[in-house]
Amino acid sequence: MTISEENYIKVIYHLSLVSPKGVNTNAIAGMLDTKPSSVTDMLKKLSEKNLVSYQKYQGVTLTENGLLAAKMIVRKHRLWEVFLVEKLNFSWDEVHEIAEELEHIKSEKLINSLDEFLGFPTADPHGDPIPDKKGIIKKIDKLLLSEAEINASFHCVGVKDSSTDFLKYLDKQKIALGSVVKVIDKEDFDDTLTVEIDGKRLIISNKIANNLYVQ
Amino acid sequence: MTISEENYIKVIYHLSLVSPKGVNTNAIAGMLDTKPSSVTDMLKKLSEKNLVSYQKYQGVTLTENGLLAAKMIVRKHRLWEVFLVEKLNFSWDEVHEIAEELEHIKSEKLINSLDEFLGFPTADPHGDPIPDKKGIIKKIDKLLLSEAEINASFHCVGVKDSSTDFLKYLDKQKIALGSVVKVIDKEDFDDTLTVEIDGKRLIISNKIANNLYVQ
DNA sequence: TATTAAATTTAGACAAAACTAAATATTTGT
DNA sequence: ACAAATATTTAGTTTTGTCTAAATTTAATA
Repeated sequence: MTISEENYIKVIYHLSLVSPKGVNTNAIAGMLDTKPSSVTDMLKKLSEKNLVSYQKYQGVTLTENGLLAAKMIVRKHRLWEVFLVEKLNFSWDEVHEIAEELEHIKSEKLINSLDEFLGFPTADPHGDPIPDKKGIIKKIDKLLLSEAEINASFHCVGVKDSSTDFLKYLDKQKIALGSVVKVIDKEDFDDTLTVEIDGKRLIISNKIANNLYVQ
Repeated sequence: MTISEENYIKVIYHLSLVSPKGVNTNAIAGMLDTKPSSVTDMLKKLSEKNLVSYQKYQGVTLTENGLLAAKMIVRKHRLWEVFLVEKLNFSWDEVHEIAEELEHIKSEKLINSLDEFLGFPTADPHGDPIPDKKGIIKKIDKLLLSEAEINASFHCVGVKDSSTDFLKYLDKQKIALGSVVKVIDKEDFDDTLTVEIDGKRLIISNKIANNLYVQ
């Protein structure tokens, strides 16, 4: 697979999680910052290679082959992110771009050795699960902070939005994976939450609460 | 720079060490497993970008920019090799191919962090020097075992040929970087050497001695 | 030095992956 | 159900890096 093909497969995988019935051409184009017509071309090629099943105008889904390939790319991406944060002291908002390149390095032995070197981590620095060498994903039992009940206590296990802006906000508020969060109060009018994070009172918007996973 | 451009620059760099007056089109084609006409095309492009100075039929040399770029690629290649051997327990004959891919990962912060993580190594697993972040190469004062005098004692510091076959031979004979070598005798007829390596007697051909650096 | 051999470049073509513009399907709203 | 809006595909180009075949330049040799 070329790097370009891998990127398509990966994007189709991520979009499939939201629309399992079939992924739109336009959605793919949006994610890859390319034009729909280019996507159509590539879908034909991926279909030839039995990585996706594609019928024109009907959207696209991954085949078994494509799904496994996608999971391996995600595995690589997330393991490299762990490496960058744990071993090279990168912060969690710096790792995505570099991992976008590293995820295309081919050697299977490399990625399995890296996995072992890192102690077989199950989640990346944003809390997203890491597929194992067979592609099996242990899914974490989590909920959005916005769905949490008042007075319940949790700890942060991941973010839904991993944009730099959001991650930097969390850093500023000293919210990290593992932080203990207790929901003190919820404002009915706009769903603003009053929370206690690692013992400190904080008021956070619904948008924030909607992008933070707790357990 | 594209990956292809980087590969050309790297190859021109390595060939320059042997022919500093100018590198042949055919030699480049040979190293990159491509055709001379393709090389000519690329040389024009690299010349446009001020990475090489090129006059047709006269061979090519790296400009200052090109030289620095080449050293940075070599730096990345060799640091990744150290990582693979030291941290992921690869053997020295397995690392080259993977490093060929890793050397194209772009982030400067990444490579400098990796350098630090590895303890600022000065040589890769084959004994080749690693340029520092400014491109400065501390050259090792070494000689070929074939040039060593009888009865002198050395230790192995590198290999000239780092092909899989040669490295596997060295493994089989338990010769590694750091091994202590004493030249016992040299056969005048064919320059075969009798040596003592880490205390063990061994007879080695001139071809072997010609590819092993000692100090 | 004249001729042959080798190295190099030019010219023209191709595949991959993208693009634009136009055509065609599908979906939506009335 | 039909027109309008949206989504998707087709057709035809472009760029990058490659190729082959032919032409040209440099080097070698007799």
